[in-house]
Formats: sequence, structure tokens, C-alpha cells
Amino acid sequence: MLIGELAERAGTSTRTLRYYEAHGLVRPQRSANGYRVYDEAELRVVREIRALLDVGFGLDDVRPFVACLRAGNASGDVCPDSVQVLRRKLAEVDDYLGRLGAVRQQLHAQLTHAIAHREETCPRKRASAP
Amino acid sequence: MLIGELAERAGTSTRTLRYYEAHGLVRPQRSANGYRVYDEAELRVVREIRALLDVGFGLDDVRPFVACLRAGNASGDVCPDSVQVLRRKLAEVDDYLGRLGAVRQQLHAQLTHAIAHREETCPRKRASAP
DNA sequence: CCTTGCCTTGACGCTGACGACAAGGTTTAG
DNA sequence: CTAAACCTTGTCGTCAGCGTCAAGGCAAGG
Repeated sequence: MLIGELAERAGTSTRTLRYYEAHGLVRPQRSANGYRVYDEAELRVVREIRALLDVGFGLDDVRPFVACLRAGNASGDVCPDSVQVLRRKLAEVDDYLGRLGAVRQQLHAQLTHAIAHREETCPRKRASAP
Repeated sequence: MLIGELAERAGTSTRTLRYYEAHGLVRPQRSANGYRVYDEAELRVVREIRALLDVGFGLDDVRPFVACLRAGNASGDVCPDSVQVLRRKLAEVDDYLGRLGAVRQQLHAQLTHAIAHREETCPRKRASAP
């Protein structure tokens, strides 16, 4: 499988695949003419990467999962390093959820306060160019 | 008040104040030697900006609040444009809270699954440089 | 031979809110 | 005279994950 096919099958771009490779996450073979050649296992790897990035992981966080898959496991989650990252990320998400909840409350308070204290001393809309 | 004093009183840097000015949020006077001169009102403006940025607003979102303050209101929140931004931001935060909650659940599921299915087929730790 | 359609490396652009310099002017204190 | 401590404009760097050319090589069909 060449890079274009993998990109399409994984739902991403060739640029992205080369980017992952530059960061050590994907390791294609090379054919005689220098083309990158991928096997089916790499497709799973790329999908794993995409799934984790979608959830908010960074490339560095993804590495253990890729290594875990490469080690022959059915899931990239089952290795100690992966579990450690999962724990950390869960904690980060919880923390962020907390702060975001606080922000939400503050916004809600500001909004209700603003609606209660409507005033008319407000700036005129500036007209667009003539 | 010169830029250094304002920066200290507002808890930011001079670089930040010049940045805000470049984006039209702060309008200092100029003294004879070309120095920026700020009054007390600008201090309130800068504090408003900082407060909103801390909550996750972008500079563009902040503009209506600054204009509202400049129009003579005690709070930057009470003008229609500000209220509109507050509503939009609240909606954005709610949306994000929803997706982040889903992510949290997925992470939790992955984690419990991973712990249940521990396997030993995992990559060896690579040693550090000799 | 020429076009089409893959592939290669390389390098700059983007978003946002600044940090970190560089190179120079001004004012005050000693 | 000079050093210190302000100020000025201008420009480049940062973080992340790519998008978007640019310039060229290789393979196959007509």
C-alpha cells in the first residue's frame, strides 16, 4: 500500500502521514524507487493515532499506544505506559472540566447580571465604508 | 501614568499593553517626548480585557466590552453587543463541556478496559544514552 | 513523445497572545 | 560624564498539527 491509499483509507492526508513519520510514529518500508510502502498493521496504527488526537492527546502522548500496538497487542491501551498516559489524561480532563464549569457559572452570572442592569449608554454601531 | 506603571498595576507586561493597542483595544495619549500616557479609565479597561481573556475569550470577543466601558458604563457587560458575545460564549462553553464530558467517559472506559485486559506483551523500556 | 497521476524532499504559512531581543532616544541622579 | 532606568519602534520566536505550494522523479497509457 502506498501513501495515497493509506491516507484515503485512514481518512487523512499524505502530508499528515509524512508528519507522523517525521515524528517517529509511523515506519513505512521503502520500495526500490523510494516510495513509502505500508502494510495493514500501519493502518491500525494510524487509526489509533487519529482516534487519540481527536480526543485531545498530543503526539507525544500517543507514542506509548503505538508502541503497544507494535508489540503485538490487540489494543494499544493495555500496556503500562499507555495506562499511565490514560490516567494522566483523565486527570487533566477532570481538572479542565472543573475549571470550565467554574467559567460557565461565571459567564452565566455575568449574563444574568447584564440583562438585569441593561443600560442605554452604549456605543453606536460604526457604519461600514462608503 | 506611563506604560510601565500601568503594566505593573494591571499585572501584565508592557509588551502586552502595546499588543492590545496595536489591536485597537487601548488608546493612550502621547506626551511631548512620544511616551504613552494612560489615565485611570484605561486601567479598568486593561483589567476588563485580562479578566475576559482569562475566561477564554479572544481579543475580538473583548472589543464590545471595552467599547461598553468607554461609553461610560460601570460594567462592560451591560451593552447589547456584550450580551450577545456572552450568550455565544456561554453556548460555546456548554458545547465544549458536553464534548469534554463524552471524552471523559471514553477515557474512563478505555482505562477500565485496559486495566481489565492487562497483557505483558509490551515494549521494553529503552535505555538512556551510555 | 506526451500527458496524467502517482510519488519524493523542502520550505513557508497559519492561528493567538504574547516573550525576547535589538538599537536607539530621554530623563534623572550622582 | 556617565550610568541607571525609563521609554520608543521593529522583528523574530513560540507551540501543534498540519495545509499549501514548489520543483522534480517515475510509471503507464495512448
